[in-house]
Amino acid sequence: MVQQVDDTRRAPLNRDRVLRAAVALADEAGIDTLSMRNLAQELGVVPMALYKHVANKEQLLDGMVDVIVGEIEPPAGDADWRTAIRQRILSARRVLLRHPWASRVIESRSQPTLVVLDYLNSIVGMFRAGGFSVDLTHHVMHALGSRVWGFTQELFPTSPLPADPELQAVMFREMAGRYPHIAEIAVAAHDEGSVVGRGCDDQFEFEFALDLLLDGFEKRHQQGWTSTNQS
Amino acid sequence: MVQQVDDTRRAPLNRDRVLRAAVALADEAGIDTLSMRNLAQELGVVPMALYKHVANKEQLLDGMVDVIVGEIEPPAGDADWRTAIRQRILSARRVLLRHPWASRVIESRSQPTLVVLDYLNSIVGMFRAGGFSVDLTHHVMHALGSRVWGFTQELFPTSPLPADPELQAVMFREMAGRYPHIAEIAVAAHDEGSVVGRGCDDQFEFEFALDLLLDGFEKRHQQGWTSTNQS
DNA sequence: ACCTGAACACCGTTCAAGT
DNA sequence: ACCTGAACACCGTTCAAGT
Repeated sequence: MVQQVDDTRRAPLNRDRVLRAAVALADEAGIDTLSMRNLAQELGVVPMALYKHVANKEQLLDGMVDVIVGEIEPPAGDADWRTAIRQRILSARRVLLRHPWASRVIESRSQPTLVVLDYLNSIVGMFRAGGFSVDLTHHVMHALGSRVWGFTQELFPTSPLPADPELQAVMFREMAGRYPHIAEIAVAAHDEGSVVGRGCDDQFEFEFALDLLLDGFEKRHQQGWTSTNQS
Repeated sequence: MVQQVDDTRRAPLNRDRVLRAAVALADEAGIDTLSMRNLAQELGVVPMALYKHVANKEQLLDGMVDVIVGEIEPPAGDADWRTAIRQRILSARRVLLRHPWASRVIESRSQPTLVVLDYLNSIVGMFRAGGFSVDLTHHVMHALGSRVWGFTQELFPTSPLPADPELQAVMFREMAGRYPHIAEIAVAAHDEGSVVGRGCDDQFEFEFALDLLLDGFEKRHQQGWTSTNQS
C-alpha cells in the first residue's frame, strides 16, 4: 500500500503534472504557500527536479495561468458581438472565482504567453467581427483592461468583519462619524436593513460596470467614433 | 566631513523619516530592492531599529501609500461634480506616474488606512454633492475601481521591444501570422506609419476609459437609475 | 550523462544576551 | 530599560560532487 503510494508519486514527472499540481496546491493552500520547495514535496520529488520541467518560478506561474485560460469557455458562435463577449467574459469570471489566486498571478505576469495571446486575440477578433473599427477596438480593449479576465481591481479587498457583533457596531459608529459618505454607501450595499455593511454583491457590481462599458462601446461604435474625429 | 555625514545619518529616526526614505528608495531602486535590511542600511541603522517606528513591513507599505495619498491635490471647490472628480483622479494619476511602484503596493494592501479612507470618503462625497443617490454612488465607486487611484490594470505591461530593429520585424511578422487581430490593433496604436507597435499613449487610453465611465455615470444619474428599477 | 544534496545569497522577524 | 547581534525559518537558484 505504502509501496503503491510511492509508485504513484514516482510516476514520471512532466510539465503538465507539475502545472496541475501547482494549481491544485494554490487552490487548496493559497498562493503564498506555493513555493518551489513545497510543490516539490507535494509531488514527492526533490526541489531541483522541478527545474527540468519549468525554467524557474516565473515560468511555473506562466504555466499556471495557461491552465486557467484553458478552462474559459470558447465563444458562442451564433450570438451578436455584445452578448458573445459578455458571455465569454462572464465565463472567464467563473473560472477566476474557482481559482482565487489567479487574478493576482495574472497581474504579476510581465510577458503574455502564447496561450494568453490566443485568448486576447480571440476577444479582439470578436469586436472586429461585430464591425468595430481597428481604431475603436484598440481603445475598447484598453478600457476593458483586467475585466477581460473577469476581475475588477477592487478598492480594497472585502475586509472580513470581526465576528463579535458588538465590536462591529462600535466600528461602524466610528466609521459613520469619521467617514460619513463611506458609511452611507456601505449600508446601501444591501437592503435587508442591517446597520453593518456585510460586503457587496460582487457579481452585481461586476455586471453593472461591464454593461456600462459595453453600453459606451456600443454607442461609440454606432456613432462611428474615431480617435481623430472626436469632439 | 565624514563625521558630519555620520551625524546626519544618526539624527533621531522617526516614522516620517523612515517612510520618506522608503519612498525615496522605492523611487530610485525599485520596489523589489526595498527590503527592511536595505532600508535600514540606507538610513545608517541596524535593521531592527526600524521596528520601533513600524510594526512590520506591511505597516511600512501602508505608510508609504499614505505618503503618496498626501501628494494628491485637494478637490477644486468650484467645479461641477464631473470636472471636479475628473481633475482629482487625473491628479492622482500624475502622482502615481511619479512613483511607478505605488499602484502595485496599493493593490497589495489588505486594509485601508485612515488616510486612504479619507481620500475615498472625499471622492464619494463629491458624487453625493453632485446629487448622486447613495445607491448609484455605491455602484459607481465599484465601477471606478482602481481608476480612482489613477491607474488601470493593463492587460500586460508594455513589454519592452527588443533593441534590434531586425528582430522587431521578425517578431512582428510572427505576431501577424499567429495573432492577426492583435497585430492589427497594435499597429493602430499610432499613426506614424511604423510597422511595429511602439506601445500606446497611456494617458489617452486612461482618459478614454475614464470619460466613457463618467458618461455612463452621468446618463444613469440623469435617468434616475436605481439598482431596483432598472429595465 | 543524469540526478541531487549542499551551499549561496537573500528574506522578515524573534529572541536573548549585552550595555 | 533600552538596544542590537545572532539566530530562526524560510525563499529561489547555483553548482559541484556523486552515481
